[in-house]
Amino acid sequence: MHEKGTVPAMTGEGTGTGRGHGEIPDATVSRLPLYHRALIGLHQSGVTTVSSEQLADMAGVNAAKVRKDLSYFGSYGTRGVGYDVEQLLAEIRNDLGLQHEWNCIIVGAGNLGSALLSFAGFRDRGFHVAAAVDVAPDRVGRNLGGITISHQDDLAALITRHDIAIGVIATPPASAQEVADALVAAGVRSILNFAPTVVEVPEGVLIRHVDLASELEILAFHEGRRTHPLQAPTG
Amino acid sequence: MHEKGTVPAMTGEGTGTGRGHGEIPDATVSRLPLYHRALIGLHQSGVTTVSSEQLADMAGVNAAKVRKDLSYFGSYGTRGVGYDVEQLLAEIRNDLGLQHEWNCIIVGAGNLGSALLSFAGFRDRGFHVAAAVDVAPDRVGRNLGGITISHQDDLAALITRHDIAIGVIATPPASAQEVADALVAAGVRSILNFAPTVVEVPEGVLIRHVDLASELEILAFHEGRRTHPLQAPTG
DNA sequence: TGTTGTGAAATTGTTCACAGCC
DNA sequence: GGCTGTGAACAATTTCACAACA
Repeated sequence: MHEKGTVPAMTGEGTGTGRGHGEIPDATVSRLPLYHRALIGLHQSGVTTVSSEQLADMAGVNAAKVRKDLSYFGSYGTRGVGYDVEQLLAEIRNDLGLQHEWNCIIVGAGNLGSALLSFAGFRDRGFHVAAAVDVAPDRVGRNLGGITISHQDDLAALITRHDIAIGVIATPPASAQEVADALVAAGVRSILNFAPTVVEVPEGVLIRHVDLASELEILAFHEGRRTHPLQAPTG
Repeated sequence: MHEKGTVPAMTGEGTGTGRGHGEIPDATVSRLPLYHRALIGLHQSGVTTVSSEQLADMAGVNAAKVRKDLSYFGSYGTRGVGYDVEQLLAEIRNDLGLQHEWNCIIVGAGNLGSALLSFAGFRDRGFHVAAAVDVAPDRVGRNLGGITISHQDDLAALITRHDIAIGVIATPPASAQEVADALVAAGVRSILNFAPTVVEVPEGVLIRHVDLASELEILAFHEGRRTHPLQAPTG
């Protein structure tokens, strides 16, 4: 990282909310998990070196994006060779804050919540589902994926006891806001919401939404445009 | 080689100068489901008129974005008043290609596949899970959410019989590519992939990925960066 | 030779601000 | 007075293209 006299990755402190010192673009952050996933696979296969192009293929992006993204972290590639898989994996794991496991709680043990409880993909990628709660008496006490479902009244106690940092909302939409409020009140500041509704959280709390039906609707939009190219006259 | 861009993309792209006309930006398409969801709620509550600002609040975006997004489809608002909920709902439903239900097939009836089978949110938003398949003998024949699980060998026959347009992959990552190949061979051109791996599809087939662990990793990234409570102000 | 790292250009997306209309 | 619709300004993101260099 010693090219010409210009400052790398921290150029242009623009007006107001400009990209500041050490800020990573959101678009880059959203791709880090793809690189992480690809590198885990390469490492397990015993591959020791990877080029930006190979990594791009495995992540479903293009090589320029890979190089640009990695450059925000200072990157550790070797010109003419590529990246050392083990080193880059360690670097990305570190960038993603995955030096240690994160404990999660799943709120709502219906269909989706139950599936998430047993989902192997979380553990493989550095997350530990430490607890699950529900309000339905017939669900409380059941054991799913090695976790016994507690009553939602115990939410705060469980969060404290298990040092939980991430809350996952898998309730019906009508309860999502109150669940989020309870999570925040108990100290959780990162929430993943699967309920198809907007949830408000205070400043400093990060919430992400996954709406499964929305994904299908986006597919439907494109599907609907195949056979009927245009209905309304344009221009 | 086709990653992002505006909507058509599967037929001739044409003139590369300037911003296209009559093409809907991807960012706009991805927000239509949010407006759709909000309008369904308003309609059910008996609300007849909504302003761009109210709609924006319900969708979790801002008013300028709502107006800009809707303007790509024409002018359906009344200045000084707002939008007619019923009319706008019909318009957006139409834009999303939801004039009729879309039949879907779920491939893989493990934890996630089972949850998707019973997921009420799909039917509420215009999708009908018409079939489900798996390869495990102990899963085939079981009934979940009113659907009897068939063997994966019957994939093509089921797709034809039920006029299925959308395939949902809920298998382990190792099988995702072959499942996608089978779906495409059977005529499916829209795929939603929950397996945490990149899946290649031919030109003209649209695939979207939902990686649950990636969502957690993005939360972890930000969680890991909380050094001091002073956050950069937004806006 | 082959591949990274990165300024600069091109493209895409967001916000502003106000004319036009109810 | 209030709200939409939209061109234009602004911002973010992607892609290009090539020097640097192991």
